[in-house]
Amino acid sequence: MQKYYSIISQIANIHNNANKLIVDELKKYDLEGLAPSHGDILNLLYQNEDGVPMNKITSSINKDKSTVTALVNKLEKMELLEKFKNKNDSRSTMVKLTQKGHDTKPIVIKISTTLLETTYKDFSEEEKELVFNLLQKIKQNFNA
Amino acid sequence: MQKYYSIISQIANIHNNANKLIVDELKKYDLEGLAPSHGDILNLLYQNEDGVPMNKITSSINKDKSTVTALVNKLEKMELLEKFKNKNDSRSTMVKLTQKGHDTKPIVIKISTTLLETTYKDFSEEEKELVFNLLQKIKQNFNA
DNA sequence: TATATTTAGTTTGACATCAAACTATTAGCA
DNA sequence: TGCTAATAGTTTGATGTCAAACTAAATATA
Repeated sequence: MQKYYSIISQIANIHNNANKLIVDELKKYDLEGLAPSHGDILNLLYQNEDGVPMNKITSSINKDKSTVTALVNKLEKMELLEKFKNKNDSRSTMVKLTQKGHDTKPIVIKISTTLLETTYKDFSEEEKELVFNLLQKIKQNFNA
Repeated sequence: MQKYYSIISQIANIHNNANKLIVDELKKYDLEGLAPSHGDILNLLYQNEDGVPMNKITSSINKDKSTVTALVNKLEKMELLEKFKNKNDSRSTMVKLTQKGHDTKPIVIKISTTLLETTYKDFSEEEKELVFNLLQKIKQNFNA
């Protein structure tokens, strides 16, 4: 029996707890019902004021395109974003924030900060770099 | 902007890829339709030949009890395990493997090995210990 | 240019998952 | 002993997620 065999269980646990933290914080700041993936989409849109095509969202948040359809539809129903047609390619649906969507920016940024602070509590810069680089190596091991 | 801010995204990515690997391998070895959580339940049952109560499964695999009901029912329908009543406490439902369930043991163990080998590819023992301990620290940061 | 292929999104169906409400049984306490 | 609280599971409803099938439009190829 190897000594460090439960690493995937550790990773699953951290992932789950991070997601719980995000959902709880979103609820606390009046964004009840949103999931981490919705936050990922909002984050992407903050950085692209002119709008982003659906397929860009799909590749950015690493979810199936049908999942993105559902996520975006929910954000649209909550009036945080709106869809519009791409003039140059009528296959393409674009997405951009509404004013209400923009207003979530400080909240989502704050949650990201809280998440990072929780993760790296009592970590030195050296330790942050170490764990980051070792995780990067693991990540690449799965894509080889 | 901090330097190692995308660590949660790394962790999510590794978790997702690990789960994909597990599901793909299960399918390859004729256990199509099973999810990682089903594997967790099987692993627990290999170590408890006389049976395990539902609530033990719930605490072991870290899922909601209603989720465990569904997972166990699926394994029961696939005839990999069977339920029986606890004589001493008629609230309690016990679960144990069938012969067919036992027969999955070498497969599931093999998949666990493959998963670990993939994760730790090109890792020294020191690196394994390092990343394991740093993840343990992160895990505890979320439970404080 | 006409047909085939690729690309963009949506729809549909299935499933793991959770939370809340519910039933049944046991344990605790006054 | 008898009521209250805790525990064990199930059911129900909602949701994120994926894969497969589908439509529509653009691109590539012959």
